Amino acid sequence: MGRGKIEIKKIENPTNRQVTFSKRRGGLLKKANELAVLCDAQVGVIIFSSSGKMFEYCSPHSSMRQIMDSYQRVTNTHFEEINTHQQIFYEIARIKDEKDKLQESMKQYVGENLTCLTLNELNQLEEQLESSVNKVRVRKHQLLHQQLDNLRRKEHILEDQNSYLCRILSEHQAELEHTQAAMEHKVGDVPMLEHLENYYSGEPSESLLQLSPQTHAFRLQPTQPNLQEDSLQGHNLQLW
Amino acid sequence: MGRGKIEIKKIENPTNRQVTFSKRRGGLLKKANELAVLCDAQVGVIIFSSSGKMFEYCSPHSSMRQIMDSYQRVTNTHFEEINTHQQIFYEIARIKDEKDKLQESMKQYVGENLTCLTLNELNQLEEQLESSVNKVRVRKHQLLHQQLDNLRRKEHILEDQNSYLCRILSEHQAELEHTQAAMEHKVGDVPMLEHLENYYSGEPSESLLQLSPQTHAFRLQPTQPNLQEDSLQGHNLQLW
DNA sequence: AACTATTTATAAGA
DNA sequence: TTCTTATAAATAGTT
Repeated sequence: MGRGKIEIKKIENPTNRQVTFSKRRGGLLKKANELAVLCDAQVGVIIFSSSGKMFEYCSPHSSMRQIMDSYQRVTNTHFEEINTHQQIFYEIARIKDEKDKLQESMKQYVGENLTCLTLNELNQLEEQLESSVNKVRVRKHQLLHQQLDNLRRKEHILEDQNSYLCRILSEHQAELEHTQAAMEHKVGDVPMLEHLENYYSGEPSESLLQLSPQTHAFRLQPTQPNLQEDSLQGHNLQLW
Repeated sequence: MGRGKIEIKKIENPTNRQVTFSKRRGGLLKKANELAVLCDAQVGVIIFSSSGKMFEYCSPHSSMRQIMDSYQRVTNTHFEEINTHQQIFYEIARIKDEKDKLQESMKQYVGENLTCLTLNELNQLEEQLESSVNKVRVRKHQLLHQQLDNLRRKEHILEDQNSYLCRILSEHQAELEHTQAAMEHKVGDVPMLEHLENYYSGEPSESLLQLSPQTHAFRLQPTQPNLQEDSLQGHNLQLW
């Protein structure tokens, strides 16, 4: 149909190809419509040009969506998806059920919903709760003992430091008195406090550095990370 | 194109329509293929006849699935599905998370995983567990008292019945002695046990029926369905 | 985009 | 359904 017959194979001339695409596309869509109308059929046509532009036809009283769904139903392509959906919903139901059971027994662990339990079950529950309380108490005692130990160590360190400072102090005092006696009123009195301040601001001695309370406070219990009560602020202990 | 021109509207003659459908369907698919080959386009055609039979064409090197997916991508029809999927997965994650949290606190309620709790949290937990134990004990006592009450009532009923039987028995005995005295050795002795057996196998009196222990056992506590310890056998109390 | 010679599709009939 | 054939419709190449 044209000035000459053409072979059905890709038109190499791009301009020519584009023109032919335009003409034949219109023809195809027109014929699709004629088929749909004349024969009361559902027809869906989707065309992507080589440049990616999309064209479509869909018979009256249908939608492309509907036609595609019908297609998938016929070709079973859809079944996989339906199966996947069913699996997902089953999975949701399963987890929800597990959660509900947990919530149920959780309620019993806080002493609610006990009327549906038998005497045996109540005894079991009581036993379990007592064992839990005991474990909690053991842990509490552990923690308290650790804190006690820490305080004792700190106390010890502070005492050491204290006695060290007292020794230094008395040495200075002695030195001062000695100097005062030797100088015999030549210089004004030097208060002992200044000596102490100089001692702190100057280069500290090796022994004092090791004993300083700041240094030790963070090294006492490297294996016990949870001595501070609010160390888990972000953990949000949700009980039910 | 044909022996005469036709109007594009539904062909009313079914045979005619079927023939035209067959011819034009072939034509449409042929033209779809020509377009795809000549112009290097992706073409998908789906046809459902009015009787529901399906026909399709898909350009070479493509698949109908792929063309439909491209179509959905272009028309955004797919986005809804993707959204729904995302919502579902989010929902699963949410429930799973909730379940995990429940499991976590459940562990703490049975005395595990306590090391991550602070002293304050341990105290709270201890308090909660003690309150739970108390509630369980209250419920236990309730149950025990109910069972005690039941037993007392049964005891009472049995005592009543017992005394009734004794009275009947002594009446029979008296009657027997009276008869024996009147008959003066005319008949052989009749053991009193036979009288009792007759009493049970015969039509029972109205008053005895009401007092029978079997009748009452199921009526004593209509508002307490769980007096039997194994009444919840199928309930499967899952604790964690 | 319009024209037109020619091919192709197909309506009606067999 | 398929074949035939007259004719309508589509379109390749041209302007």
